[in-house]
Amino acid sequence: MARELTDDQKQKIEENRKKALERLKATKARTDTAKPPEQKKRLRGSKMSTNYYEYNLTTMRDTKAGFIEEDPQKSPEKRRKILTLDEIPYDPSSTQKCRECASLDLDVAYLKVFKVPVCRKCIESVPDKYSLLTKTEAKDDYLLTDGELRDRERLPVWEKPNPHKHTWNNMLLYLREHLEAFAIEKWGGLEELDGEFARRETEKQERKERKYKKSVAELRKRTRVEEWERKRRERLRIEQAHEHTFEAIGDDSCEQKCTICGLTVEVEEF
Amino acid sequence: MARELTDDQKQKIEENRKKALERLKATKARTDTAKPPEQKKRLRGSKMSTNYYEYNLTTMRDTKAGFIEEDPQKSPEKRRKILTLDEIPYDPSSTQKCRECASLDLDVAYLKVFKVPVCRKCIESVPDKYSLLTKTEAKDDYLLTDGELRDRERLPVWEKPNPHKHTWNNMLLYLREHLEAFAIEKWGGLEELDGEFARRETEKQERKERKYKKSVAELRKRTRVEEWERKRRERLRIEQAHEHTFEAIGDDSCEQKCTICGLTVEVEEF
DNA sequence: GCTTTACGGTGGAAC
DNA sequence: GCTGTCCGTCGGAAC
Ligand SMILES: [Zn+2]
Ligand SMILES: [Zn+2]
Repeated sequence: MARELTDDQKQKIEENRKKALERLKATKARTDTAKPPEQKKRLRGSKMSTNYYEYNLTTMRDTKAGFIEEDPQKSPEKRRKILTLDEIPYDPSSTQKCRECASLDLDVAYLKVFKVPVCRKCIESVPDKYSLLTKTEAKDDYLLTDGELRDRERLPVWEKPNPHKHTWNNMLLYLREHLEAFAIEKWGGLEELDGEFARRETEKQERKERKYKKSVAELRKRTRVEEWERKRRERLRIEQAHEHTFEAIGDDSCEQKCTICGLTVEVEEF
Repeated sequence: MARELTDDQKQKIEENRKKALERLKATKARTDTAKPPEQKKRLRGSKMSTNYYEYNLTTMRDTKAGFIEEDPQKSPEKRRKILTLDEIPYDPSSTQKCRECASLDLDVAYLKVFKVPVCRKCIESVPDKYSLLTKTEAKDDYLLTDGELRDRERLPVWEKPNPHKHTWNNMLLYLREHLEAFAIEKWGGLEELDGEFARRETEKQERKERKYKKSVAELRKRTRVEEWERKRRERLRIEQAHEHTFEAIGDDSCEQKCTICGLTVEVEEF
């Protein structure tokens, strides 16, 4: 037993070590060169489309879209204030260019919320980097936790009204590029992430199987008990709750047998 | 698959139904008569002693012992204020008697915190009702959740400095009588509670076994792979990285065999 | 036999 | 392909 726990521990420690190393490496790589991230297709479930964005365009007016940033005043508890998209300052006369095609017609939301200068056309043509994922998708696809998804520094969030009902909790949108970078640091690479994903899938499957087997066994057991009870009751009914109706066995015999319970008695003839 | 989930659902619903019924019954029973709760021994792990109390007596002076009660001012969020034991008001000239032995010398802490008039002697002689359990013990023994343990109305708490280190989080003490009543309502009875306890124990055991088996299998697999790798390397070494050292097979033979890799060649003698 | 928190998994509600 | 919260389990930290 102690050995299992130790194995677990070792694994955790190794993971963390790997994590730290990868973090350094990844950070360096990204800041040194602007080389694109791995282009390997990640279509586990989340779409590569920009549906969420489209949705926003139609409801831009009454949306409470915004993101969270540090409050200027340095109070002991780090106060955060939600700014609407319009309240986020930016310089419209900037000569910044799209990082993909060098266009000057940048997408304002991406620039303001995600700090990524990119044009609408490139957002749609490079979903591997610029598609948006909801928080739930982010958790499912990249196996990030709530705590990690709360890191607004590295994972800026575009809050939008819930598409199901606007009174519900805001929908939280993340940029795929950010999630992928984070996940690579966390898991040590996309391959390791896929491994963990597979591990959990098989575990889920095994859990299901066990549950199913158990329920079948339970049902069978119950059925058997009920059958046994039924038989017992029937036996009792026959043996106790009737008047014997004797009939002679054969013609010459002095024996009689009850037609219900089979009780056989000798008849003394006087 | 859908069947399993439904079974689970049914079970939950049944539990809740039972819960509601039991709640009514239990509440009535307790308010109508002062009959003692089930005296069945519950010594799963927590002691029946009053150790925690003893501890308190020696450190009463600098303890921040207290309990939480509603703030008089009705603000929208229910403000709560922690009162120290001395700050809790009570009437020392009260003629209230010990509910067990009718003594007038009541335990002040029990009266103030738990609202139970009982004397020190009876606290020690009836641990089934008056022994104290830490929060962790309460969870372990009565299978209550954090949320339930937060119900200060039904489960008053006596906070005391942590016995391990006074700078750590306060120790939270509950009265066994309260916990037991709550657990009976929650689970539908002490028997059902024991059933659930047993269920979890076996589950834990099964989990452990599975984990162990898995780790053994993993180890075995790894060992096998390593062994295979070792052999392969050895084979390669032998077949590639050596000069053949031929020796004649038998005396008259014109065949020769390498002493390292076993390669056999015919030797043409001129 | 000290407590809080974090995590993974899950249904149900509706911020 | 919506989000919070809760539950059970667990190991580590130190309120
Ligand atoms: Zn572009
Ligand atoms: Zn008494």
